[in-house]
Amino acid sequence: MSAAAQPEIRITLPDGSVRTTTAGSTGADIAAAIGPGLAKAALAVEVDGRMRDLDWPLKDDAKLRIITRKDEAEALDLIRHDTAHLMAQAVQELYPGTQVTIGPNIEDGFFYDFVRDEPFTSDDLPKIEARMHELVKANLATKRTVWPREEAIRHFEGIGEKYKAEIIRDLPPSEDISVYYHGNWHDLCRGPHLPSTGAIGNAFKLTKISGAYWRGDAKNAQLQRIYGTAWRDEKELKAYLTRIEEAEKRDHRKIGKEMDLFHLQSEAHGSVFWHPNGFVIWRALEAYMRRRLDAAGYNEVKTPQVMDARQWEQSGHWGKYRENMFVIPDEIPNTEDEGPLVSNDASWMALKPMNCPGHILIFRQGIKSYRDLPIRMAEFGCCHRNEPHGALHGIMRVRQFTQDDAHIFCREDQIIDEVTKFCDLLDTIYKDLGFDKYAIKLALRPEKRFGTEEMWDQAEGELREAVAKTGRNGAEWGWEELKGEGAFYAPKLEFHLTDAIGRTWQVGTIQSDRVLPERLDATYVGEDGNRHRPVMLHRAILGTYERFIGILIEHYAGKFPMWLAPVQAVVTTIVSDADDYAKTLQGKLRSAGLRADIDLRNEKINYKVREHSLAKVPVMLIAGRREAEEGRITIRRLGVEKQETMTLDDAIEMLRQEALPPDLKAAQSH
RNA sequence: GCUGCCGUAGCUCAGUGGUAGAGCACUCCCUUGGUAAGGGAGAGGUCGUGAGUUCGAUCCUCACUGGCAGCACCA
Repeated sequence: MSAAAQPEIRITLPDGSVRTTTAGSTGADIAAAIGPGLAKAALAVEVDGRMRDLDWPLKDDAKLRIITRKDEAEALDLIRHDTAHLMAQAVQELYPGTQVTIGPNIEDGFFYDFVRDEPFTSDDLPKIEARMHELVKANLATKRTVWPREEAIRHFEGIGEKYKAEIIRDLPPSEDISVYYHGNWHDLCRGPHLPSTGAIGNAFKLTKISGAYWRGDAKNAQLQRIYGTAWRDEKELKAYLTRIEEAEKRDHRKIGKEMDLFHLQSEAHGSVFWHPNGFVIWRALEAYMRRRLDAAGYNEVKTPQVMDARQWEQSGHWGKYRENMFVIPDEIPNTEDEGPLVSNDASWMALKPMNCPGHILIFRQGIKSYRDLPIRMAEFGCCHRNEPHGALHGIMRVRQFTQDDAHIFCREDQIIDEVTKFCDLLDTIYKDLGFDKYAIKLALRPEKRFGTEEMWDQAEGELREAVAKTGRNGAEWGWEELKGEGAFYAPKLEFHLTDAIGRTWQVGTIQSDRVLPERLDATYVGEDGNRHRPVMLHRAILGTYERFIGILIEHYAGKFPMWLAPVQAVVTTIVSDADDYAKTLQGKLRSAGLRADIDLRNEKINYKVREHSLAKVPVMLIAGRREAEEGRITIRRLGVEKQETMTLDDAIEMLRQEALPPDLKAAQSH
């Protein structure tokens, strides 16, 4: 068919200008018509809002946007996806017989999952990278082909790519089966792709190797995943690698050791040994939370650590959660001679994995009236969960932890109000603790669950509605609904914070539960004189002290605000003549409620300043001969070279004010 | 739990088939110095645990255990 036979079409560019061309023209043609610079820079096109290859034939009138490296989001998407393919090509060329599966983009990069008998090791990464650079240099052109479905399946099965064949089978019938070529190598892919391997550039790096289950299901085969990062140019790549390096310095495990906050050891693996410095943070945070909860109408309780299995059977934990519980035989002989450790007819107890059943048992004591509701029952409850060993991570994921837990027993008509109140309380607490940004998710009914579909519909709807009321269900809040991720008794609102290297952690949560009140028979007397079921809102703001403090450490990189700092001030001498003066000052600071250390070591001031700076002490109070004579003190703040000299009383009062927790500071200013 | 890597002094890390080394920290001595490392000396480790190969294992093999990354699971 000659070009002349093609009808004319009108292409509208982003600036509103219209170009007339013949049907069958490509984005590349349009770019070339605009100018040679653009033709060279063009990576792909957006046709009526959909990303397409540069050589995608335009058949009808369309809105067209030419994508170049300047379009950051699109360019990075294209580059990363192409780099993933490039890696797959390199891997298949270097390790024949390796099957490819899927290779999507992720934040800052991409991965590709492979199937190969022999595992990849970190030694393979430089080899693969080198091959990738060669392929970039070869500048292989990209070619898109569309295959009939059955032929594609036969083809991929024929070459041993059974995962690709499976992917094709699962594609909706409306979808084209497109196969992309880079030279002789080809891969099933929806596209679009850059016009050639040369367009990818060399700003990429393979970062790590790991196992990953096919389709994310542990029942399936485990594949080998290779992760990489890719950027528009070397400068961006370098900036990214530096960013990661800096972030790793904030790791709470590293800082925890450096600042002597806590340690972990195998004899108690998954449980934290809090050192004095670390436990100071805990206590300050706990005291703060206790004041906030008191003010918000909560009542604190304490419930048993160990309860009989009968109780866990009734709550449902025995059936749905037992693999995560530490179960204890009721009777254990002292020695082997007296019988086996666990006898066949042993009766069982378990350490609590959650506080909820205990709270219901308190609720059930006595008769509750509708007038008593809502009852907000709080507990800093220490729970144990036997987590999969591979899941443990510093103090962020442990087997013994303390939640800032509470259960709100309320009537149906109080749910929305209580949930929105909770969201507001959580928001102010996060802000006090330095977090203006957090993500909110709604975790929907899981496979393993109690209760009727209607119950779940209602519970999910309530949480959805309450968040909508607070206006925090937008993209800027990372709002999404997660299928199948709720607890066995209730859907969850999840509140997530991000750690130093970008991993997100769930901290806060609120769950709307009708299952446990039913199973454990909680009732109140309504206005009508009949018994009714209360709804139970399980909720936590910090989540657990362990995880939250871990996040705080990373968030502040160990440089805590005064009220949380393990050591708030250190009095340091320049000459030993000032020792007595320094001791007096330390005493006064301590009397004023400040956590003040003293450093009288026979070292130069430079050395001491360096040490306390590295120890991240927010304030150094420096006493030399001059200060001792004048009754003054020189203050040097962490990371600030400029110093300030003032009287002792002024200094103590100033620091006392600075060290107030945020809620008390706010109360004082009113 | 799964895949891969790792486990040497309090910390950070070298190293070797013939029973170990650095820097920092620690102890002592000299130094009293005005804002990110003053000098010297000393002490400190059955090389994660157990078994195997070997004349001989911290090093090689296997198992166990813990750590790291990711997956799966989750606050």
